[in-house]
Amino acid sequence: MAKVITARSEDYSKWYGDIVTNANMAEHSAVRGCMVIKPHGFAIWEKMRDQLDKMFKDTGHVNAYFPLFIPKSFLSREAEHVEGFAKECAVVTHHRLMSDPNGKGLIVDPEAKLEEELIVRPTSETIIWDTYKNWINSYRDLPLLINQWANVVRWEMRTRMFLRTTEFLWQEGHTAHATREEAVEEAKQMQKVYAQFAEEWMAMPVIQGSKTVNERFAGAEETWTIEALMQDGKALQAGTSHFLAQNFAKAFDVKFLNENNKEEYVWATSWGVSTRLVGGLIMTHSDDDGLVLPPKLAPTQVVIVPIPKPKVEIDEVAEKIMKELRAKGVSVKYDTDKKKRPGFKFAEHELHGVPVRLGIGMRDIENGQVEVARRDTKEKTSQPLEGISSYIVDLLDDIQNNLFNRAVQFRTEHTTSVDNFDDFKNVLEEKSGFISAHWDGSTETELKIKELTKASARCIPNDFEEEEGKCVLTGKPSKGRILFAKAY
RNA sequence: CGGGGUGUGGCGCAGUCCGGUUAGCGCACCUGCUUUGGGAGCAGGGGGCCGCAGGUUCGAAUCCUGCCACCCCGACCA
Repeated sequence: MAKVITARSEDYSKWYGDIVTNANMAEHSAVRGCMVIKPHGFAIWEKMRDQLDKMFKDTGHVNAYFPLFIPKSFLSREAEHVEGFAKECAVVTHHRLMSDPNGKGLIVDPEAKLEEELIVRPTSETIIWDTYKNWINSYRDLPLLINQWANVVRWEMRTRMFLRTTEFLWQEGHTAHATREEAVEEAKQMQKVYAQFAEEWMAMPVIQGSKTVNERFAGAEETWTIEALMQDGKALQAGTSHFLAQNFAKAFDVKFLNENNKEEYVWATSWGVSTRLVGGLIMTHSDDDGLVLPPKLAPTQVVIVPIPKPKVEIDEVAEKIMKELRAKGVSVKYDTDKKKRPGFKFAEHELHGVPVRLGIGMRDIENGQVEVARRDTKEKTSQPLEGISSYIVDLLDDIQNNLFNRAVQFRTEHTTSVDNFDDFKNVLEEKSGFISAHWDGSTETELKIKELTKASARCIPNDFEEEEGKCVLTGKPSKGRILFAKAY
């Protein structure tokens, strides 16, 4: 069999689709815009979810679950929020089907029309704040730190597996606080949690920053974001954390009595990451041979391939290695399939992104060695059997670090400061990536830049430095550089 | 919703223009033998309402009409 993956240089978009399908991550379903997440893809999402869940709990949050359906009227309570989501909602209008009196099949029973339509949640602020109203009476009830793992539906025009699907899996944190300062701190904290997860677990470097007014979440006073750079030079918004001020508290009348027995509106945050992260993971590390996974998120970290096939002597060595590795917390599989030849298995495990592959044949056993192949660099070496498990533990660490450093280097090479609009356009055209440029701060200019170049304002970096300059488009005074890029 | 395209075994396609045996091919799948240190070879085998519904015709994957679905490019978005 030849290559099954389209080369990135040939067609990046096709490459991405090939990775997703051929690495058994997901496939298109019978439902428009919705994917089936297959076991391998789901296993990666599970690893992400477990780690994030732990990090949320370590920062004091608890999980709960709110309904899939939201009464239509709830959505209109917060003006900007409805504006942002109304155009992409799935709506439930009836609750019953009947057989078609004129023929075969089923029709919607017109008698079963709902008095109030239900929206399939595109996000849960409204239903949650309507609930919080009953949960919060006193400052003693605050802060309320709740997270939900859920599916949501946004009826997008165009979809791409993991990056933008009609239904997607995510978590949404919704917290309530007594003061503005505390809520702002919470939102910033969660941005840091996301950044830490992205960098330490996904080995995906991110820029932490805040969104421009135009790019802000519908209903937020401030949106913090983590922005990653994909291999094709496009940015991916990988996670957002919003300071919602008292907007939802006012819309849903959520007040509390403070220590002085005075009524106040509650301050809110919400924050989320989704299965989109899986797409980001793919586009950060993978190559033309298939998926490349950071060891910390790889469902199987080490695979052992018997050469040419299982045999008592090889089995014994493999069992011993597996036992040692498992004792060290490494997930390992022994590929005992007798029908596939070694070469096929090598290619297959590379396609699936297994970080380390061990090859063991009689030749190796005689020499007291195993063949160690790392997925990130595709290097192969022979290592002594003695002490192999410690070697692998170190190697997994090394791979994790190497992937991160490689991605950082790519991002550094693809981040360009420009001082005029021609350079701005040229850089976008020729090498793409992040562009650091002065901007006059107006939404009008931001939109104009987007219209002219398709690059959007990604964020105002948290480490924004004051620097006198001129807006790259209008020449008006600017107080510092922000990041632009074409984005997913 | 605008522009373009495609619907043929699980997947990828040929055949359609110009109607005519039993609808082919590659991959995958099943069986057997030989292989096995980078995607094995040979032999045999299973699997199709040709997107759906009408129509034209002695005869339709092929021509006509209508519908549906999906993909790509735009506007929207995590």
